[in-house]
Amino acid sequence: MGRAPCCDKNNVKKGPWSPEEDAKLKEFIEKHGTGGNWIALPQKAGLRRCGKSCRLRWLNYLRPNIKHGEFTEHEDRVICNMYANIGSRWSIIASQLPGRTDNDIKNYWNTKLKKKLLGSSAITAPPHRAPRQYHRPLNLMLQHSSSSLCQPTYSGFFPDTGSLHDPVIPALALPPPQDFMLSSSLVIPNASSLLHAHGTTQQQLHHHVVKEETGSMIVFGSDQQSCSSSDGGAHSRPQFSHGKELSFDGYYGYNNGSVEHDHRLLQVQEHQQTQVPVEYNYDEIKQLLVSSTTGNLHGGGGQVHDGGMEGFGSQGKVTMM
DNA sequence: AAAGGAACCAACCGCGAAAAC
DNA sequence: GGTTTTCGCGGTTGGTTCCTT
Repeated sequence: MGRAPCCDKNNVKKGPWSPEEDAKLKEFIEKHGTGGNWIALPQKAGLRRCGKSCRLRWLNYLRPNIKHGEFTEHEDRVICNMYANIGSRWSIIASQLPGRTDNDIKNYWNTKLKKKLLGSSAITAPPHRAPRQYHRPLNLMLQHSSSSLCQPTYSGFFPDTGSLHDPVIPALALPPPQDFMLSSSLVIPNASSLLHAHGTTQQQLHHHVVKEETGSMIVFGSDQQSCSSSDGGAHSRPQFSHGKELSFDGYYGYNNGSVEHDHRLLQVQEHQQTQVPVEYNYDEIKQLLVSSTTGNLHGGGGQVHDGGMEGFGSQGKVTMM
């Protein structure tokens, strides 16, 4: 049984939008908002268009502060770096470039940037196309710069046993602790992600990255009383030592209710507090992309490439102050 | 000047996830 | 708890413009 169509396909207009339609849609949304229902919107606005089409038109062209025209060198770099990090997650990449839309960036990548980067050598796939829930590469560094020892606790704690049933937490219920200011040069794709790290003073430190607001925001749930757990268990509270950074390069993923994590890749290091952004130079990105055409892909759906992005010398960073 | 191909980009489509019922 | 509806995403298509011969 197929899925019901979102609109009467015989009764909706397709193809390019006319200025009149644009004006109608813009005026309606500016006056009434979307009402949280794109499907009903075209009828209310007096448009013979599919709701999806209206949504796309609004998001890509009509909403305020859309930037058109040439991409800057800086934008090129951001796109390239993020593509190298997360693959073709255009909406996430777009969230890092104010005014740009995912469609815009996708088109730009496919028609120009890819060629600019690779010259004549075409590529066929991103370096590690990140399926929505499997084995996204994480290269994170956690930095703690509080002057005192603090004991952050986290909502959502998963035991090592892999008995996780649902690692996805839809929204963050608790604000980040005052001690912690989180900034990030790394995007954790999708609304929630699971993060594992080892503490410097505790052997096992587990975090939940539970909320992504703008694509770059990573927020840890925290309360000062207990560690709540998706499996209902209580867990010890991790500690950070002043001035130390925890970093790891690793892969995680979840599949059919069980956590998959390649512990071979998990490395805990102590670092000086220097910012190390996720950044590749063009040559490195190019090398990465070219290698993706020669059978050196990080496979989606379970394959973990030993070493991950190793060799590119970069790490993401979550700063906690 | 015309034809054909390449490049560009707006829009569509189908799918998965989340929300609503 | 199961089903339906809606949203949002990424891949793809098709029309238009630009470039080359």
